Amino acid sequence: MIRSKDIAKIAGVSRSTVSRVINNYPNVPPETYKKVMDVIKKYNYKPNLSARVLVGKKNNTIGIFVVSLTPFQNSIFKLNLFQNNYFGPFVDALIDISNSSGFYSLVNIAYKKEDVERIIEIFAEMRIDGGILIGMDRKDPMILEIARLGLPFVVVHYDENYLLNNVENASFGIINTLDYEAGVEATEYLISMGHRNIAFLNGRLTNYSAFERFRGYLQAMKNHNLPLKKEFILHGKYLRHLTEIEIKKVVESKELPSAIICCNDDMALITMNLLRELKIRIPEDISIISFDNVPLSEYTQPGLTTFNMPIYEIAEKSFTTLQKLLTLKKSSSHTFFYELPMTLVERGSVLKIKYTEKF
Amino acid sequence: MIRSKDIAKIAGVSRSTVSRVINNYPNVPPETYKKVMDVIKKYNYKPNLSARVLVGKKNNTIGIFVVSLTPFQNSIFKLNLFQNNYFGPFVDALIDISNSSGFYSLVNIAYKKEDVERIIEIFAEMRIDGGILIGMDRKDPMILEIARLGLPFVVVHYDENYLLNNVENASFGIINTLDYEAGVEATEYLISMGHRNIAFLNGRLTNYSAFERFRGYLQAMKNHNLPLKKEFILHGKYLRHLTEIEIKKVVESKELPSAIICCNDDMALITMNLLRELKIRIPEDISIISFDNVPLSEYTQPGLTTFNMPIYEIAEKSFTTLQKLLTLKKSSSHTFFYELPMTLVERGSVLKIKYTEKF
DNA sequence: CTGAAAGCGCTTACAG
DNA sequence: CTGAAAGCGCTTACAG
Repeated sequence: MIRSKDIAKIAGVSRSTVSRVINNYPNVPPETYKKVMDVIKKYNYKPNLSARVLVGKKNNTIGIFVVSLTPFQNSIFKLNLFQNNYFGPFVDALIDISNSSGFYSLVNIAYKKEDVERIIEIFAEMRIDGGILIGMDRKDPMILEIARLGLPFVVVHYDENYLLNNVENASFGIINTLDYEAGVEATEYLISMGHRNIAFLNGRLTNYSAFERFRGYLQAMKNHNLPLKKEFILHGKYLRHLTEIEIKKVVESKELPSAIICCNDDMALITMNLLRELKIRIPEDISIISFDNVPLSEYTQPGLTTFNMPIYEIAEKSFTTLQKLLTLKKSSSHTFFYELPMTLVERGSVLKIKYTEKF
Repeated sequence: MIRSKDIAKIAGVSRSTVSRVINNYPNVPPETYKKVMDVIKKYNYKPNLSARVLVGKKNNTIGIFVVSLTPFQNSIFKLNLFQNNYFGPFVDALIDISNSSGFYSLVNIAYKKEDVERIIEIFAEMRIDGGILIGMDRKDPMILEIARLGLPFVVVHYDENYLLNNVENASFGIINTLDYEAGVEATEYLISMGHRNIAFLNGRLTNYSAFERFRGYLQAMKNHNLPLKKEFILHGKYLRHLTEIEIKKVVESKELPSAIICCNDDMALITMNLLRELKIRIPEDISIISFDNVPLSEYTQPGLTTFNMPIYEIAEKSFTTLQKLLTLKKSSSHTFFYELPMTLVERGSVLKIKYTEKF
């Protein structure tokens, strides 16, 4: 393989000059530039990346990291990312966006605790200029370790205060969606449709969205002076079997809620299937509202009313934020924080009912 | 950031010894190993990747390259990979597989001719140890350029003879599916169902699968002494508008085929929609058979009878082949060639009919 | 405008 | 078993 030394010899200049041409430095007269460039073209010479990075040049590579430690079990699929409604499209979008901006993308998925160590290694080994992380707990301490490594990063769905308070001298961005607001809005939407007995099926509360959505529900119930019934707070934890257990429990109890807020579409879909089996009609007997707007939610009977998760926009914002971080000088630290709205997609799973109680 | 020099000093050994520990060389006594390793652990030292690669160590990174030059236009989607039924899952599967085998994955998508140059650069810059390529024409000369660079690679859906004849001193693998055989089988299946007037809607014939499937059709028609009617050879080129034009043309002509073989599901889906609009019933008036088995094909009315494209298996075979290439000594060149079967998925789009002509 | 020299952080014969 | 030295392929002050 041809090296800069060879190019220099053939072009009759020094390696320094070859380097100046490669890096497009201004202090090269046109004739010299052309002379060298012709040789480079002719021999199809590409500077060795490792050598360049070693002397401090940019890698032009961003890391895309997905942490998917508690997969939603689904025996049909061999893989998580492969058929995941959220991580899959997110990664694909990010690859598309970064490639079209001239960046290379190193993608890594962590399915087990040990895999997380590899993500940290990628930062430490300087394989990348910076990284985008998605899927960890809202206060996952892994981020703190990464922050210590000094490379800029963007984290999606993470507790901003925790990060701001625990990290200093780091450049990073946080991209969240307005899950709390969506939680409030979901609850108030049901109330406006006449519902008062509203159950909430929780996801894993260590997860940012799950935590915020539930917080929104609690606040909205409080604001409207609606009592919080312990039996109506369900714990599905994003798991199929727990979802089924919890739903069965509430169905068999003396009082049926008129509506259930499911913390995500996956659990909502399972809930709908189970209710159908139990001969409980949706939305006549129970209304369902949920979050994420996965593709399937459009095709259920009835269609699932849900809040849209703007996956593509999150990917876009993550990338532009990282790019901004990359261009800012390394000497000082910068933080950016964005929140993206989630909008209601009304389909058929919520029924307008008459008040059955006085207030 | 801490370097091997620092570790050496703290541990009271030379850099050579630190290097021996890092690389797990046998000639290090346990006490020395422990002494050094303790320091490494304590300071969380990670050797700089670029420096290691520069002296000839492996990158531990494979490239995953998708060439998607003629996207199937679909204005709903902002992206290609993002919602592509074939490349998206393929890339996701490959990331999953390579990550779980301890490899990093650099993913790059080429949408334009210029992007292809970047893929070649990635090889030339030695960002990767080897690469897997998918989506180019069956004789895309780009592969020849890559082969010249000397890194091992695996190419999916490519003309094996062209590659074998034009490349020497290179290590590579070719993974194909048995598209020719599927083309034959599709035709013979229709024949066994009583069809004689069989049209074929072509994709882009520069594409491996498109070429092979059509070749299979031609051969099967010949084997069964069925006449090839020019009006029944349609040219959709994987494009929506051409597909619609061609289908309209055949529908408006004097003679209707009793069955159409569509070169892929995307075109089959468009065909089915169009025929429905034209009040032509499937399968009563026209039977449809196709290739790929995209997720949607299960949900159409009637379900689409199609040959399954084993995406996950292709990804798996591609990776294991590349891995094999990587472990073989670089001095000699090796080639591997695999063909994966496509199996018929019978759904409702093909009708069994009575012979309407004598033979 | 240009070249010689030093240096980036590793590994690897080589010598002992 | 271990260290000193050379070298991987670049870039970057420095000097002219």
